[in-house]
Amino acid sequence: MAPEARREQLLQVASEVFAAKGYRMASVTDVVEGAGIGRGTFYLYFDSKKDVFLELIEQYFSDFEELLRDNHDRLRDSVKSNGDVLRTWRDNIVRILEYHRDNPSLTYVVYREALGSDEDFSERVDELSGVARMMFHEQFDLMKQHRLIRPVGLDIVASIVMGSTVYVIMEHIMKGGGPDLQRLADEVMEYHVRALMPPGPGLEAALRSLSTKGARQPKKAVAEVG
Amino acid sequence: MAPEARREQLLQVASEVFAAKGYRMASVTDVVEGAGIGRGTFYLYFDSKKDVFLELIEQYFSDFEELLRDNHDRLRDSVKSNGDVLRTWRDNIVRILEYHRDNPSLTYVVYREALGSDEDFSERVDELSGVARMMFHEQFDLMKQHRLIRPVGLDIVASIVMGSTVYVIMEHIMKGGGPDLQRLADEVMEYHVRALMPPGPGLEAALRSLSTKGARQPKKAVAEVG
Amino acid sequence: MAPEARREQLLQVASEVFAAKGYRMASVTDVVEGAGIGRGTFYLYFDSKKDVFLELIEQYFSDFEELLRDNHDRLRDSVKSNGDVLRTWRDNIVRILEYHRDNPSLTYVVYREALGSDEDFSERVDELSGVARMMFHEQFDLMKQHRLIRPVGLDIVASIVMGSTVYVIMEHIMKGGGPDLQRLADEVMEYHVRALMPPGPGLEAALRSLSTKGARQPKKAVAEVG
Amino acid sequence: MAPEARREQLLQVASEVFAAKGYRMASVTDVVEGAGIGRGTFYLYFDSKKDVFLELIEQYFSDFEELLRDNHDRLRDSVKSNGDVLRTWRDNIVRILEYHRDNPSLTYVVYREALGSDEDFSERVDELSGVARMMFHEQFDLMKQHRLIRPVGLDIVASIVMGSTVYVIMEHIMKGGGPDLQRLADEVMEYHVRALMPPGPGLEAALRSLSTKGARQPKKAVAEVG
DNA sequence: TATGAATGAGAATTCATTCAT
DNA sequence: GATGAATGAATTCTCATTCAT
Repeated sequence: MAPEARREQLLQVASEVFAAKGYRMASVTDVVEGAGIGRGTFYLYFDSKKDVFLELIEQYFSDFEELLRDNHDRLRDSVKSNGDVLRTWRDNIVRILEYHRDNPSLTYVVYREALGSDEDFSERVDELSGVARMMFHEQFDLMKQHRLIRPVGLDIVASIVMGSTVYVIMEHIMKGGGPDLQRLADEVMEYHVRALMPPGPGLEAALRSLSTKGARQPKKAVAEVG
Repeated sequence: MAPEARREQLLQVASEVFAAKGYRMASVTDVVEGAGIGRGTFYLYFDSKKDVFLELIEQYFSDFEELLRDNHDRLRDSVKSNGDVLRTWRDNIVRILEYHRDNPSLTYVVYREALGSDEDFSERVDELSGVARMMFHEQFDLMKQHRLIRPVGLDIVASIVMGSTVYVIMEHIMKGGGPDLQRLADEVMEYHVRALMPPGPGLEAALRSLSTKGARQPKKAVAEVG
Repeated sequence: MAPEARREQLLQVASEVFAAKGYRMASVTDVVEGAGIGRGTFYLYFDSKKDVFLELIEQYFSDFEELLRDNHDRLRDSVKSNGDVLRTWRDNIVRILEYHRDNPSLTYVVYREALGSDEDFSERVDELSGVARMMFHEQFDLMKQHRLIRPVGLDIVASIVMGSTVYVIMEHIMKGGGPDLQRLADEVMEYHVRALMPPGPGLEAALRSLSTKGARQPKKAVAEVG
Repeated sequence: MAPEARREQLLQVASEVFAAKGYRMASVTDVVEGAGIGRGTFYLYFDSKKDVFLELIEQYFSDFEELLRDNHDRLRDSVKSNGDVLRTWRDNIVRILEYHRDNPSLTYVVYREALGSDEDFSERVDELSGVARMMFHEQFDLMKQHRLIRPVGLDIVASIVMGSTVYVIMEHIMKGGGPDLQRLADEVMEYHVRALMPPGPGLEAALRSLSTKGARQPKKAVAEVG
């Protein structure tokens, strides 16, 4: 088999094996048996077990980082050109959900395995997590400057958005089988829009536009709180 | 040393060791040296390394579950007696943040180490996470029934609230050293209140009452969105 | 509790524990828990776990050796006084079977546990086994000299008699629940008598006398062998 | 080294080590040092120390069972074809003695170490002992049906034959260095033949034929008993 | 006389990695 | 390029025995 193909095969097999058994429980033997090659062959393509795993994480994060950067650019352009920021925002959310729906093994491996398994992995996850955080930070900062969202503590909002996104992905995309991504995006979107947009006609219009995209309709405001 | 005290000491030392080196890298030797006892003594109190770890997870979740149940009772009472629900809600958030601030090693161990290290750990964490999720679910359901929050998909809201809480705790309590818990609570509170309460005089009053508690004051709503 | 009584109790408990779990699998903890005392107390009465076991073996062998010596004296007297040697012989067999029937735990412990467990134990078993062998040796030698049995290789006969006895005890007394000791003795006796006595009227009379004691009656001799 | 050869070597070394030091005292290190390999290599071929031991027991019994089955077939053919049953019988005894002479370590391990060392070992030995017992049972049953031996209780005879055989092997083959197997077989044979064959010309002929094969000659019957 | 918490030497086992073929 | 037998450092766990109380 051609070296490049062999390498790809091994990465593929490894991601499945790691997703199925966990990084720690999975052995190099599992990988080479899954690939139908000898034990030594593995080491012709990778320096170590850790190496494959890092490469898998890297692959996930480089793709994801590109996606986030793309999202960022779209939003910035939309804001700066006075475009339909809400629609862009929502599209970005959908794109994130889709990426994870389409890469279940990698997603599972990164969120379940990468943190506690090894210092190098956590470091890498933290590092790339920091990149994501910075991008959210910048996005919200831009929107804040343009008064599209109310003044908020960006650090905390970034944490809230990231945490909620990760949990929604793990719970409703990984576990939920084949969820309705649009509806999911609507719910998430509405949550953050209400939380972040200043009240007023702008928010109301935003919510109206969301509800016409197929989201469940909150008929009318109801009670007062003591 | 009295058995009960020794046991407590070992749990304490173990949580620190696991937090510092990770479950896999930490050896029983690390724990017993940290406790200043012989290797065999460890096994008088725990069946295995895995056993201590599971016990730490159980301890975290049993304490946390109690806290959540307590929070739940307070909120329910507040809702049913037409009390100051917002204040109770905020107090509950503060209580959750405080608990994690006061148990840093345990928190770190549960959220960074428990998932990827061992199948049994993940299983237990998932199981106990489910309990926590159910409690949030119930709380929001109650508030929804009393029209204190708008109609929302409880599953998704539970994911959003849990995820954001975990990330806020990990980022702003674990890493942030000694953060201003009140301010943190205010920010988080405002985020969820805006996201969940129906707009109207109730929400406005709520936000006013929050802002008098020391939170940064978002003076007035500003721009319109696209 | 009085020291002497405590010691007896511990020996008793130990023999049961060793018979139930085996010397290796049984722990000192099992013994002290069975006796309802503290761990340290055990060591006030015995130097070590091995020590109790050796003492138990010793007890078995000293009793058994006394029995064998007694058997030996009876047989010698019987032979020298021209008494009913056959009856004495048979009584001796019965006495051996009875002793083992009445000391099941000790028997079990000695034959199942003592050989492979420890060098010191095997040594002791071999030593005392040697004593038994010598006594059988002497007995058969005496009977041979008095022409009560045919000329045989005493070493081999001793092995045959000892081995068959041990296996009969393990299989038909230990496992067989409550066997008919008399019938067992008759069968064994007839086997050895036929094997050892010279053919002729003496043997025939011997067999007749055996068959009147309740043994199954081999009616008549039957076929010829090629 | 080829896997199959390595495996054989390890079984061989293990049987020697276990015979020399005993199962409990022998360590895996002893085995691998004896084989001149690394510690981990052992575990490429066996799951555990216990595993090798069980395999040794299995090997002994599977070889021995085959031998017994072969013996059984020869005897059955001899009986049914009116052949020289006595010669076959004696050959069978010789074969059993030879097998044990040629596998001293294995024999020692099975009979000295297997019973007390581990519950699983005892269980397996008992189970396989039962098979051997059954084969003896069948052989004597066949001879009984053909009136070649007198009517006897087959269970007890099986115990007697097995016990005496084991003790003869342990004492005269294991300990005796290089004994005269033929002479040993003659003695044992004569013992059982006298014990089992009905008196009469058949027995006398049998004994005559035995004595011409080199056995010591008991010239004539002598005294009377009691 | 009694206790039971503490000990620690010693054994089995794992698995990522190497290297001679 | 490919192999897979061999490695051995590192780790967990056991339990008879001790000794301060």
